[in-house]
Amino acid sequence: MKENTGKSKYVMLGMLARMPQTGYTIKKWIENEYSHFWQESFGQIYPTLKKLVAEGLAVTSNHTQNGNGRGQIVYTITDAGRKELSDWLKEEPEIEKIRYELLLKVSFGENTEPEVLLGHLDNFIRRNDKLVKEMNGYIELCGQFKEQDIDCSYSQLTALCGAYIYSAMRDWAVEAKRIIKEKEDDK
Amino acid sequence: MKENTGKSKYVMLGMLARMPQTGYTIKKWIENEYSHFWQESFGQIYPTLKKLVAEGLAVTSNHTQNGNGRGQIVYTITDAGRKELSDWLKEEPEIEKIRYELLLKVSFGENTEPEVLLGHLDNFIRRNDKLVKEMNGYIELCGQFKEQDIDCSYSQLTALCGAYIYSAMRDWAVEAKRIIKEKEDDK
DNA sequence: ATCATAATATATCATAATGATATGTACTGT
DNA sequence: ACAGTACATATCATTATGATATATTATGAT
Repeated sequence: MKENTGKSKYVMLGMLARMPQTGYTIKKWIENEYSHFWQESFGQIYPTLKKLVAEGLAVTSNHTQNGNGRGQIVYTITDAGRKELSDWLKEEPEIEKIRYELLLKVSFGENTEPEVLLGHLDNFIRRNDKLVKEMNGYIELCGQFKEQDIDCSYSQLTALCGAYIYSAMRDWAVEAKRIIKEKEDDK
Repeated sequence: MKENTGKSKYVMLGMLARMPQTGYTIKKWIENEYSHFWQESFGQIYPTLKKLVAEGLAVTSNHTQNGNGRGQIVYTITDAGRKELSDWLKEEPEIEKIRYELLLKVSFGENTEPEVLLGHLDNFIRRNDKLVKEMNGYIELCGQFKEQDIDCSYSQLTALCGAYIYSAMRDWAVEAKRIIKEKEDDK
């Protein structure tokens, strides 16, 4: 089997479905609001955007030199693009594959001192704690918008998922520290 | 900056630190016990193993044709390899980057019917439920080994992390379903 | 006023990682 | 006898990342 552009194509379509924008703003948007479950690099974004145009899924309205930077290319989704996006949304999502370097290091723990792992876990707890707070802040913000009849329910749902994951990771790390310390005391 | 072979190198070293083995058994091991936080493909494993030998971090003891398949190459870690692994374990783990296709689809939810999302969430709940059970089974197994003085504490810790994550994901999905339905009823 | 640097914006490339496919032997069940 | 699976290595096209190059404008510091 072939015919698989990867998911980047659909991410671009999803972004353009919200509003016409440039590759740069798509990148910023993903960095700011998607980073806990998705990321895209410029090396994917720009070629994918060009492919979208070649396939008739988006069109460009070239706003050369409107003040910002060195001239921007604004992409707008077409009806065919919306159809393509909608079709993809119906497909069963692939099973996610994750790479947690911390877990890898924990699993190789016998090859280092427990203090090394405890240090990594401390940093991990701090980071996840901060992320939980960020997510909760974002969820609250969405709630406020909702009162003003601005709907961001789906963004709120993904933020809620972030809050769940980061909490779980923090709780696990706290428990992991306890178990490692207990094991040390036994010796 | 350059000089970054990626993490595969250290995964191979960590695997070989346990026992001398072939690329194939490394792959199987990662699939069976690491899949919830790491994965490697043959396209990475075999070339990386060769690099390890070139760098003096592993040696091969060529057991050509000992009965299994078409002849195997057994890799054994060297002292230099153990040093390299130990040094890497001390380094601060990189921030993980994750791609949850389901979350992406939820965040683009406005472009499809709520039923589509609810269906995806149902499958997601089922899958995560199964995984939680798998993890708990594995944790229990480790506990039994411990009574026989076989230490698999670190594997147990990573399985515990899996249990935490998968539970969190399941709980989130249940809550997400509730929120989406509630929103539908409001209309 | 000048100067550094941050932000906006596009583009490309080497490296890394995946997924698929090819090749081949040996064991297991029907 | 034959199909299917497990063992085992290898390669390649596609996909993704991270770094770097280029260029303009806005902003803050001296």
